[in-house]
Amino acid sequence: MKETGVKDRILDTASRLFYEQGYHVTGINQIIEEADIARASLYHHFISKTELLLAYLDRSHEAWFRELEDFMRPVEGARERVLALFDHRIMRQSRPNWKGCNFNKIAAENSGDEQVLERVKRHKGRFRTYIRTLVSEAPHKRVLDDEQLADMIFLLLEGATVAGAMFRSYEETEKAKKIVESFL
Amino acid sequence: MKETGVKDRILDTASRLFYEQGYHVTGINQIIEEADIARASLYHHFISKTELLLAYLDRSHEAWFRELEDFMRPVEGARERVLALFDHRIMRQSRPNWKGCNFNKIAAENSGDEQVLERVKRHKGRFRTYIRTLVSEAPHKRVLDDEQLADMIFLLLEGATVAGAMFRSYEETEKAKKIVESFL
DNA sequence: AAATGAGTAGACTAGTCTGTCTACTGTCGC
DNA sequence: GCGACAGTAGACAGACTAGTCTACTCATTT
Repeated sequence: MKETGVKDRILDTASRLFYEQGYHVTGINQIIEEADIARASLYHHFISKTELLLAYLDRSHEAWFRELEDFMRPVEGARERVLALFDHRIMRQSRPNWKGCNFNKIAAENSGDEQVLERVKRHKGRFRTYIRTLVSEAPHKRVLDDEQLADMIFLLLEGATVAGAMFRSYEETEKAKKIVESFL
Repeated sequence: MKETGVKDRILDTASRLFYEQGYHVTGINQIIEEADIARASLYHHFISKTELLLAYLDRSHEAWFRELEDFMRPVEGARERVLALFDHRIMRQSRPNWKGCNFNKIAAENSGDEQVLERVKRHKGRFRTYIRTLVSEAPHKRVLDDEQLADMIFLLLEGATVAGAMFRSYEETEKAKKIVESFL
């Protein structure tokens, strides 16, 4: 009797290793050993390592937005909701095993695979849209228009995530939050 | 009679491949073949592949700031000099083979090597300092203080570079420039 | 003339990589 | 009972990995 299904165990292990170590340095051998499954079982569920990567990205995408929406649900007030975007990131970055954005990491390692790039773009695009709707509901000092403010928030968050991963801290995100606060 | 020295040819080729394809997917065999040198020559000049990576980072660091300073030299006026930071990036991103920031790409692929991380941090730290001095000379609407404005510019540039690499465009950097223009 | 060092070609070690395949076991539905 | 299916272990193929080493050439310096 297994606690979790084989397919889940493969995807869990691969996800962890792809994120912690990187895609290319993670070999099939390591995945099957740490997931404690047979080699043929992996290739039964996923036709190739690339397919496993795509499954990882798809699942991360869903999980990421589910977590964001869970975080945002109790937050009230348009201004507070915009600022909560930063708190959400700070919460993620506070986790001891946080190592940067899953999608940025894979995108940086990726050389040419359009299917991979497409998923990264979809993820970032959807988040950009999410910011845009929050901004349109929030009142702000109109030194920038809605579109520009949304761009600014998106770019600040993206920058703070990259810098945060490098310096292993979330203070960049806190700085970004204070900057945006000046305009709300 | 060789046009260029062997060591330069190794470093040129490795740099190109590390940047275009990524570090881990680039093998020693490909480097020696494309640089058209003997295997032993590579290990004569660089004791390991890691050492070659560090040499690539060091040379990129120097070249990057040399290029930035060349770009900034003719720019006059404190306000113009701040904005030129964005123009410099746009120029770089306009190049057909631009694929993102060398340092961010290597950092994303890196899993644990402190020497690599240290070089990336040094590069980003020095640029952050460079921005800070430009900002301190420039007059601006004091909705943010100097320190915050420098942070904002740094994070916007970082975000625009990552997003630009993903969407293969420099419009994010142009947007970032317009945003900053509103505060000068 | 001898020595040094930069360069060459390529064999070699010892291991890793992804992916395929065979042969087997246990469980479930019919 | 029997077939289908999810799972196991592990051999295997073929290619690639970083790095070492030998044996050689050529040019410059001492």
